[in-house]
Amino acid sequence: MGLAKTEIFNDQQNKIATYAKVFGHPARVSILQHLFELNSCVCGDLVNEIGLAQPTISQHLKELKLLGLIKGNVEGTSVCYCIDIENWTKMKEVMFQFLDQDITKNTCC
Amino acid sequence: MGLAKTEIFNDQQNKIATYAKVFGHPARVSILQHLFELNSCVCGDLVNEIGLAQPTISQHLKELKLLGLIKGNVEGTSVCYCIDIENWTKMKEVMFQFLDQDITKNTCC
DNA sequence: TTTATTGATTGCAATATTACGATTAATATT
DNA sequence: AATATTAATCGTAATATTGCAATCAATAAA
Repeated sequence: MGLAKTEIFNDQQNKIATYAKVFGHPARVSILQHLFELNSCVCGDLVNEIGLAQPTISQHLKELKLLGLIKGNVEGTSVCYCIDIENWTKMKEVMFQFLDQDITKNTCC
Repeated sequence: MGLAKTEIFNDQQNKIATYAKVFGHPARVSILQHLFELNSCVCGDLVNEIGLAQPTISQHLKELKLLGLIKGNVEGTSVCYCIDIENWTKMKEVMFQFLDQDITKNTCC
């Protein structure tokens, strides 16, 4: 019914899925790439560069912030968003462990 | 309106998002972990172990297969699913490049 | 203080996703 | 041939997601 039965999965599986889900939209991928490149960390600049409406970008930023992957610094009327290095590193460990499973065992088909 | 404006993003960004999206559900994470462990590669066994209805598991398997991350071998009335090693490796390269961006530049906030 | 500027929030329409009962298709078994 | 087993497909209900116009809140500039 549109919602995942998270209760039947373990914490690790749910965490992987939650991280992956936030990367599952090209706008959020694009935002994160911009933040890594430091081309534009201000919301308004991201709106101009990406080409989605301001409320839409703001919403995507909110989701990234909610997961802790980015943080926002208010500077006057604008807000500067940046990668949260510590949380990004934690996320990377979780995702790497999942993506980098031993593939050599796989001999059945 | 419920659909992503993929046309305003580049191929790499859309590819990352597409891969991530398929990992964005704990059932698919769980299925992949099972296939890596080779605990159960037959659809019916996955149904028993994961605890979702057969049509639901079948649907998730279909999505994984569509992306090429798994392949299915028919064995009598049952179907044995396995990781597609070649495609999994390709996916890993794309995702690693995205997740492993140089974080040291990040000094603005 | 009045008026920009910037970004968050609200509300809504369109579409996508998740889950499963019922059914169907294909192969095995009897 | 008739029946059982297995997995795919169809149809549908419930919920989530995406995108944006309109509005609001907060600060800056005049």
